[in-house]
Amino acid sequence: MSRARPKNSTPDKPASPWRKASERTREREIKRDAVLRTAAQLFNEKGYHAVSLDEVAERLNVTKPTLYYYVKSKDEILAECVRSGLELMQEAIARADEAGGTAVDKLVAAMRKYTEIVTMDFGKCLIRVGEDPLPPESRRAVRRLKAEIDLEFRHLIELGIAEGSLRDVDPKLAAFTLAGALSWIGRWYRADGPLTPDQIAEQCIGVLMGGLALPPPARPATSRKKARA
Amino acid sequence: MSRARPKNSTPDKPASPWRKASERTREREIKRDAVLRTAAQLFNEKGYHAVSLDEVAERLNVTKPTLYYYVKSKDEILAECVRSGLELMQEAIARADEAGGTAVDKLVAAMRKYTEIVTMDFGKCLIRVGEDPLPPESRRAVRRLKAEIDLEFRHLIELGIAEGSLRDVDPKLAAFTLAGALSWIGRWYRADGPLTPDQIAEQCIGVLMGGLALPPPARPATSRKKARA
DNA sequence: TAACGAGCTTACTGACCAGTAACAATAAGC
DNA sequence: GCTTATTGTTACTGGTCAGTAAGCTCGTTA
Repeated sequence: MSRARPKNSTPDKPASPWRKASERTREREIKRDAVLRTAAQLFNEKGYHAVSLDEVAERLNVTKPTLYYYVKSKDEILAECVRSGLELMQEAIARADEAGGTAVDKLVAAMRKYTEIVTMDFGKCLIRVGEDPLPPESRRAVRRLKAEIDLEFRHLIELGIAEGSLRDVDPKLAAFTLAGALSWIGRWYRADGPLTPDQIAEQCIGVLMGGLALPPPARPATSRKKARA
Repeated sequence: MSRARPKNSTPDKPASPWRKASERTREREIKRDAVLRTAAQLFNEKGYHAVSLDEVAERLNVTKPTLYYYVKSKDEILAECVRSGLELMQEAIARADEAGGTAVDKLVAAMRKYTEIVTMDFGKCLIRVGEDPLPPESRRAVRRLKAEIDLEFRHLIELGIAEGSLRDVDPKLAAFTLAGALSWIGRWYRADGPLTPDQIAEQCIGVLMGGLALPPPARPATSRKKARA
């Protein structure tokens, strides 16, 4: 849109108007991002419908119409927040996948990333607010992306079972259980709490991978640093 | 209030006015319950703030002011729904506790009940809507009751560890993980889905108790060393 | 200097909605 | 039959809030 490159700019000037223009659009992006992030924080605190755009604007020290200079509607704000959360999630899981190692390695890495993201603004928004208030079209898109993430987990679990490093559980329900336990963190986690996301992830992953029960004839479960198969 | 017992009713009449009165208050309770349950269903579908009392009324084939004959306010409706959910939960857990058996038995029984309840109207409402939209006073009460339930789980886990039937995990985080995985069911469960709550519970409990990972490469002859210090 | 546009403001509109007032219909009780 | 309580109705109020209109204030460009 504002991509017009002034062809008649004087070439000897070091600080060309083009540079300025790029700086301006950069500024704009930063501000737009601040709008989205602030909104996400408020949505997480009080829920989407309970937050008025006046509140969002107030927290940014501007007035409501200013927000409309950066976004199209309240719906769009939520859709963008959720999309950002999903994007973070997908990229993180893809990276965990690329990192290599056994299926279990990948699964654990993905779980760690998942935990980290659900404690962040957009990730939390994805979990807490959900897709319910979105207009049908965005909602469908979000659901599709969520399903993809679920499938990724499911796939890793299937792989682990095939590898012989995971128990023979139902991959679908196992993926739900896993995603549930980790998503739930986003509901109670507070940045000012006693535990860091890393510490929480470690404990939760320990429970999910090792289980609560002691294997029948008491053998040390060696839940800590255990050698991979 | 309407407790006035007519002392002068004719004793020979089988259907006394007293009976009538009790039937009426019974009818009233049924209707009030229908208001709460219908509201809970709608809250679960669309979220508290997105539901208007006109919608609730419409689904009950009455008009909005009629609802006010049975409840005081929209806030009260939510508070009662959540309270009902919590009550179900507390009673279920108490019963699982009384049933006896080992700590693991009790824990598994409580988890089964928990799963069942989060798939029901009020339980789902407790999970999905949460306490956020409640006025401060009710919110505090709800939080307290939730904390009690959490403590009950934590206590059972501690007991299991002491008994030697559970691994030596952090009871607090383990209880959160457990409650998270099970609560999450209330977010995706649909009554028209392929799985019954029982089946879901079975799978989830299997994962949570047994873990995903296979206990270190199952060797036939294994030393019976005691667990780590 | 004039013209322009980016970024923001104040002041408003229109819709929705929780909650109320006032009244109608039916049945219960004297 | 007359009164009263129960259960509902239609019609309205007041407040909140998403979104818009119109204009103000600069820095940039000509």
